[in-house]
Amino acid sequence: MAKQTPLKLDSFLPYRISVLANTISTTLAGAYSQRFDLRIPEWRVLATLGGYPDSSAREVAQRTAMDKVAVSRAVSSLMERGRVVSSIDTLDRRRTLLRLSPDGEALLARIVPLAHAYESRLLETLTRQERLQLETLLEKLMQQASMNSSKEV
Amino acid sequence: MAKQTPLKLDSFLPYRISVLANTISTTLAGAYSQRFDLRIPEWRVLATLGGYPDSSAREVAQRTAMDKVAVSRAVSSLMERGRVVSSIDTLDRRRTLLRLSPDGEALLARIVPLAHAYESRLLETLTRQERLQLETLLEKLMQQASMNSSKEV
DNA sequence: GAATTATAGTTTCATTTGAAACTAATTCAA
DNA sequence: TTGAATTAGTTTCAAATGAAACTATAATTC
Repeated sequence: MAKQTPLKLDSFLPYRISVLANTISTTLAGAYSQRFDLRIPEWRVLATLGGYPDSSAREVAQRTAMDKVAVSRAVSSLMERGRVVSSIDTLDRRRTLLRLSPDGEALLARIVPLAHAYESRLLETLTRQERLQLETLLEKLMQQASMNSSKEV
Repeated sequence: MAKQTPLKLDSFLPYRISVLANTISTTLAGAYSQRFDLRIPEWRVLATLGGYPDSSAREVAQRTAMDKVAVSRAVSSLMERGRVVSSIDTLDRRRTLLRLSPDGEALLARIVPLAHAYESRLLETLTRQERLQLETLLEKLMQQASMNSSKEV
């Protein structure tokens, strides 16, 4: 039997995307957690509540693709630090409505420009056209990935 | 002060790449670990040793962007299952040279086609041109990401 | 309207991961 | 040389993560 294509890891798409994502996440995590005492899950919750105040934990989970345990922990931590406040939904007393405190708002306001700046840095070597292509590609890949995530591989 | 752009997480590049990578990794991890009793770090080591027999752990770590602890653990696990064998480098007795056992080779031979098939599935909605674009974009992004990983963000 | 089922969210426990300390061998430098 | 610094790799300990069990409330169904 002839030897098959030996799978070069460097050119294997799942591997490449994973390394890229990891590099980016680690960079951001380092920056946020050092300076703002904020880990990635907390940052995601913070950003989400900035855009969608009075979301429930479940809604936050859906919007961020985090699981509910991760959200629960991130919310606890944010509340301990006074960055998020909660209230019980009177219409459904299982639900907890979450929103940023003034401190949380202030923190978000400090981070957002840094996040945008980092994103711009990542994109700065891309032409206008390449950015549009990236958009398309990410969308298509994401769609394929989530299609296949349910099936056997 | 006017309210700044509120950072939509869904369009924030680091977030999108992270979700994509996560979805892909989870899918693969599910498939490999179920069927072959092989987790992602082990899979990476396996694939690397397939291409580069008699690498040291450190070389594997470099090629896979894993840290040496992760490599050490993956190697132990692979050796326990008889998929990797090691020998001491006589020229530098700190180094351990790693290679696949026949079982390891056989396992790799079974997985490689599946890995390629999954990759093809991911790419199948892309045109030939888009695949080339993806190549370019991943390369540029990776370069920017690793540039910035050393600096403050 | 009582019993069952479903949902929101938390807690617990086991596994994974990462950082730092450690062991062993090698290289460098006085 | 021989002692200090470096490098390969492992172990240990603490933190992060995920799955499953659990609590509390709401919705459904008989």
